[in-house]
Amino acid sequence: MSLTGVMGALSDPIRVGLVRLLADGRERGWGELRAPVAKSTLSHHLRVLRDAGLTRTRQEGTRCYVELRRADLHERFPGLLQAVLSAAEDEDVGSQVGLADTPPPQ
Amino acid sequence: MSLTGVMGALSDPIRVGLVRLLADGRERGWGELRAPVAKSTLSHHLRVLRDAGLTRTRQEGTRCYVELRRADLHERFPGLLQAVLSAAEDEDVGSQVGLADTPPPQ
DNA sequence: TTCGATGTTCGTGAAACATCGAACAAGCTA
DNA sequence: TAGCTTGTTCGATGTTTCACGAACATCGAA
Repeated sequence: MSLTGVMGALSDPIRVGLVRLLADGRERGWGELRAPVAKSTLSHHLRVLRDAGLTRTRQEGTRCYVELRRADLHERFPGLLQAVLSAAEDEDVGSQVGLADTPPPQ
Repeated sequence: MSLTGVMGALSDPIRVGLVRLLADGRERGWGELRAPVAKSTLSHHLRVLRDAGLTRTRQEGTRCYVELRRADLHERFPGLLQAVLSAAEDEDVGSQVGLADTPPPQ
């Protein structure tokens, strides 16, 4: 989890949107995520986030679950997440990313 | 000065080094800056920082002076600069960038 | 005006990135 | 076993980024 890696990961609106979505700390199923890109592209973005250390991915059977590593993030870069989240909200960055109508499939 | 722009600008070690150097708020002449790249490349990085809104450049005769836009940065992204600076120090990011032996030519 | 110093811009090339569709692998389920 | 769902991986493609040297522009000094 390096500084430049994290910065690079956050330099794309889709990834910022994913971070915003996960910012509440809840784990999300892959199927819930909605972004205006092909699924292979979404897979790519999630991999970038994971490689940068921003998220953690858990596989369960054929499904994947993503979670923001808030604690680690806060320990390594105190204040960063908050700064990013408020700026993203102000500028409306990443709002193209959302959740499926069907809430958590339980 | 957009979130993703700033993040992208900070995703390169040389640029982080420049920001660290300018973090004390003092204006620096280009001639003082030392980085392990060609001058055209340094010019490029300084342009990226300027375009992202992180710095301000002033031209005086044949010389250029750079300055970090700390106030604007703090207003737009409170806490971000601090987070970046401490992380950069911890990881020793951008330490390749330094000042010339000759201090401010004046 | 000629020279030297200082940056910018240009042309180029290598690498990285974003994106897509198609092919693939792995589990469930019928 | 066959089929469906889910997500990853694999080219392919076009764009952006980083880097360099060379050429250019500008200014002050000789």
